[in-house]
Formats: sequence, structure tokens, C-alpha cells
Amino acid sequence: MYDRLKGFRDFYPDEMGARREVIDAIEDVARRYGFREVGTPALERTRMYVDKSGEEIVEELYAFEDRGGREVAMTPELTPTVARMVVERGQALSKPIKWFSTRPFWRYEQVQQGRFREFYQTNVDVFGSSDPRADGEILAFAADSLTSLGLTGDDFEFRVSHRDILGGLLESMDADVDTRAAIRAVDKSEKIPREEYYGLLVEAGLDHEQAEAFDEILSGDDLDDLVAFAGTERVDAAVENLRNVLEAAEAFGAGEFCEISLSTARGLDYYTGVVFECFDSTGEISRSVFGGGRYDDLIESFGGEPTPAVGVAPGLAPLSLLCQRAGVWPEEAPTTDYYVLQVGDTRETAASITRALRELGHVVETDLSGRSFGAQMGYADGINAETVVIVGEQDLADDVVTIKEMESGEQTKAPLSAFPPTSGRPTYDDYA
RNA sequence: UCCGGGUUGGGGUAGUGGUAUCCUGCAGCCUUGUGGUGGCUGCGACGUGGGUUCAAUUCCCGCACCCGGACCCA
Repeated sequence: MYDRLKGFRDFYPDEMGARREVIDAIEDVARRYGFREVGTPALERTRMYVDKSGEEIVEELYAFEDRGGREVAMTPELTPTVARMVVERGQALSKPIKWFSTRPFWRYEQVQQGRFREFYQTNVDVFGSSDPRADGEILAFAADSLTSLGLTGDDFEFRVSHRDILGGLLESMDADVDTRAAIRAVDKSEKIPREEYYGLLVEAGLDHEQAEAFDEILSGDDLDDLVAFAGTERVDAAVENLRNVLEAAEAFGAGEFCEISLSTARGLDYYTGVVFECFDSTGEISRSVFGGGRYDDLIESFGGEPTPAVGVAPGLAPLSLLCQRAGVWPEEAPTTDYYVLQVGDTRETAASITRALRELGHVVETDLSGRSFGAQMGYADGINAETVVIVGEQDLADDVVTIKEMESGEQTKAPLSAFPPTSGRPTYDDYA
């Protein structure tokens, strides 16, 4: 026996069926928004992540030197890769570029609830539009994805904030502030005691009084107050932008899921405008389910033309937690359209019937083990076969097969000349 | 990397310093012309390495993995 690696999971058919259903639902929504699927490598140069996130990040990567002496890493996220792709094609791509992709990523980090070392995300991004409607479309896509899974406004909420509001406020406070540190503090504010939060803000460069005022104005969530408090053009513009984004989200049908929450910051440094996180409305899942936001500077920092971007990346693991709490995670039992049962030496006829049914597009199984009638029926039952086609020596002598509807147990004969037909999905009712 | 709790047939469990209970599952048979109910038979477990002991699944230590949390969250 070999052990599975920590944080890596196997998915057996039942669970995989549920995952497939969820991924398909999300991707269907993405396609309806006109996002186009992209495929991307599992390995990239390690330098790409170091340049974007700093040297420390190597500790969290599955990184190694390949046989050609290249420093490579298994991709821990998609954003740098799609940024690279956008830069590489440059002006050949018509804007806005709308891409999506579902695939695994790898991070060498501590396993926790909803967090694994190999995890799946659907990344959805818009490049080349700074219009608030692009942010609105991302929010609407996220909301539609969740509702397509059966979730409702009672189950989740999007807490929407704006990097420039936080940055602009700090700037307006006339102190020498480490904006990054302050924003990190804001991001943690709901998880730590208030005094510790103030302590972090003071460390970032505010005095205690300013920290309190900053906290108060953020918790207020009143945009007019913010504008008045800061009184700067930057905050003014940011508030205006946030309002426009929310208006666009509303127009695309996601309004009821969005609420302003200025204490939502995301830990990422590269966000530049609107940021948002999806939370479990019941509060049972303490961490965010997923997040997204605007990152207008990344493409340029990768050597491309300045290209605004906004995106979101729901992860399957936290999403499944959310769905399970809400009671909408799919319960998948295997289903089978037909089981072709063989009695006696009828394998040739049985095989041709099986093949014909499969050509009609159905899910069809037949005996692979030479099992007894009873054992075959038991197997057919076990795979939830809807219809069993009994191909027996006695029936064949009369040029018929028996069609049995498993749920009711009813059965009837069908002439071999008429079964299977050249189209459709023949069942008991068609021959009774 | 750190803290806490775990690990008994495929799944779920009981239990014990003298190698293990029950349910379910899987396979076969009763039953190669009838499944989801029944009967019989079989399969199958103490995560791993070391220590203590006459004897360890049981007690002790390390490790692996699992669950939860801290840190981190690009």
C-alpha cells in the first residue's frame, strides 16, 4: 500500500460526479457571459512568482530544478499565467479579453478546512476594460454561478470594498503610513481583538487617535461620510467608482448579493480597485469562500501595455463547504440507461444490441464476467439501470428480447427486428 | 513551521496487556429466466517504525496520514 500525499485527494465516482456537476454549472454560466476557456501549463518558471510576490513565496511552492537546469514551479495560481499570456499576444487580442479556466493548483501549505495542497479553482477574468461594468459583470457572474448551484441570497453575500478608498483615506490622514501594512491590518480586523487591530494600525504609522477614527469611518460603511471625512479627490473618485460598480452589478442582477464592507481588503498586494469576498451568510464558515477584484497594474508590471483587469476565482473546496452547509451539494448516485443481460450463450446478439444502444447515445452496460442471471440482475440494480434488456436463448428462438423496467418490475417482449430502433430511447412503455 | 484531537476489515463500529464484536460491503451459492426482501458460505482490520513486557492492537516515543485551529492566504 502506498500512502496518499498530505493535502492531495482522490475522488471516487460518487464524489467526482458531484464535483463534475458543480464545475459544469459554473462553467456554463461563464460561457453564457461570453468567457472563453483557456488551457494553461502546470509548470511555470519560479521567477514569475518571485517577481510578483516576493522571495518568501518560494517556501509555499512546489518548486524544483528541471533536468534542463530551469527553476520551475507547479502553478500556485492562474493570474500570473494569464497575465503572461495577455502580454505575449499583446495587441493581437481584441479587448475586452474574457477568459475562464478550471484546473488544479498546488501550494505547499498547511492543510485546513477547505484548504488543500492540490485544489481546484475556476478563474474568470476580464482584461482591457476599466469600465465599472466589467467589475459588475464579474460580480454578476459570481452571483449567477452560486445561484445556479441552488444557493440563494440567504446563503451568501459579497462584501465589496475598494482599495483606493482605504489607500486614499490613509493618505488623507496626514501621517507617514505604510499602506500595505495598514491594509493587511484592515483585512484582519474582524478576526482579532480591537486593541490588537489598533496596535497594528499604529505600527503601520497612524497614531492611536487616527486609528480609532479610521476604524470608525470604515465600520460606518457610509460613502457620503467617507467623502466628507477624507475630502480628497482620490477618495472622491474611488467612492464614485465603487458606486458605479455596485450600480452595474445591480443592473446585471447581482445587486441583492452585494453589500459595502470597507473592512474587506483581501491580503493581496496587487489589487488596485474594487475588491470583494464571498462569505457564508450564516457565518458558519469563518473564512471567505472566495474573492476577487481589480488589478490594473499587473499586466504592465509583466512588461505589457497598461491593461486594466478584473477577475474572480471560486475554489471548489470552499464552495463545496458552502453548498453543504446550505444543503445543495449534489448527491450523486450512478445512473445507467440500460443493462443488457445475457442468459446462456447469447453474447454475440447481446453485444450487438449493446453496441446499437450505445450508438444511440445511451449509457449501456453488459455482462463482463459470465455471471448468473441473479447476479446480473443484482448488478443491474446496483448501477441503477433504468431498463434491463434480457437476451436469452429461449427468447432468441422466437426472435424476441425481454424489456424490463427495473423500477416497476414490469416486463414485456420486443421483436428483435424492432429492437433497438434506429433512434430514441426505447423503454418498457414502447413495447407494452 | 506550531498547537489540540484522532487512526481497528472497502465503509461504519465494539473491545482488550494473552491477535478482535457487530452492521454494512464485496464475491460465490441457494437460483444461468428474474434484482432491490431472505438463507448459507467465503473475503477482509488493529497506520508505520522503535521501546517497555514472558506477551503490545492495547502502555511509552518518533514518523506518516486524517480532522480542527494558529501562522499564511499570491
